[in-house]
Amino acid sequence: MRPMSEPTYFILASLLDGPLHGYAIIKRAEELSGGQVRLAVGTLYGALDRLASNGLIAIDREEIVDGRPRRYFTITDDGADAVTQEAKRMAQAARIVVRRQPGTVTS
Amino acid sequence: MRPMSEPTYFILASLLDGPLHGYAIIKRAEELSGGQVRLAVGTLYGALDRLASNGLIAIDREEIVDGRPRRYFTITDDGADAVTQEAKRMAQAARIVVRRQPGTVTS
DNA sequence: GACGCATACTTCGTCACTCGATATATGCTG
DNA sequence: CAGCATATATCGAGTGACGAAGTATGCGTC
Repeated sequence: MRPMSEPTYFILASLLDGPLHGYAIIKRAEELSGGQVRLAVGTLYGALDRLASNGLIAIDREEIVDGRPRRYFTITDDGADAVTQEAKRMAQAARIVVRRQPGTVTS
Repeated sequence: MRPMSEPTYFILASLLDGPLHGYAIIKRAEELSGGQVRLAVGTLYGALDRLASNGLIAIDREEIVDGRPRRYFTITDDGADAVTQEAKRMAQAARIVVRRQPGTVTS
């Protein structure tokens, strides 16, 4: 499998703590990244369709709030595996450049 | 600045240890990534042009070997800053998913 | 009450980039 | 001499990101 784009990665990462609907994913991604990642709506809904047909996420449930649909998505096992693998790939790639003090405690 | 693609990242990373010509970058990227990253030629030469016009790399020198040109590229200060920043971004993003033991010593 | 903003989803067009394929050319090895 | 590694150039197709505009509701405010 080839590298995952940043939007895709953050969508999956956002869903690791439980199902969310589209707009909430945008907020969660922004929160997780410390305000760095702002998912564009066009990117989000397109990516959501793609990820659902790839089986990395699935529709959890659909609610009607104020007469408008709100669709919740869950990450699948495949999706969770994919983000985890991608996280490892990124950490590995980062290490190639930042190769001193691998144990620098930042958090 | 928005996220860098994997090919771009590895091209810049390959040049951190000194100037290389196109084909050598492909080899170096494959080596650095432990055989994971195989830069396609179409990707490479296109990216090289783009990076040069963005000022992230520059032409170091041109040699003629066996009657054929061999163009060496160097990373610029801007390029080195960009990869370093990108490495940090990736490490940070990876941490969101793999959030235990931030100081795991792997190397 | 009209206006703007946050919420929430859809769709469209454009642009950037990846990548496989094709072309060109040389030297080495089987 | 065929095939592969080396080395670069270019093109066309496909994918995906993203801004914009459209639709719709509820809330606060002037």
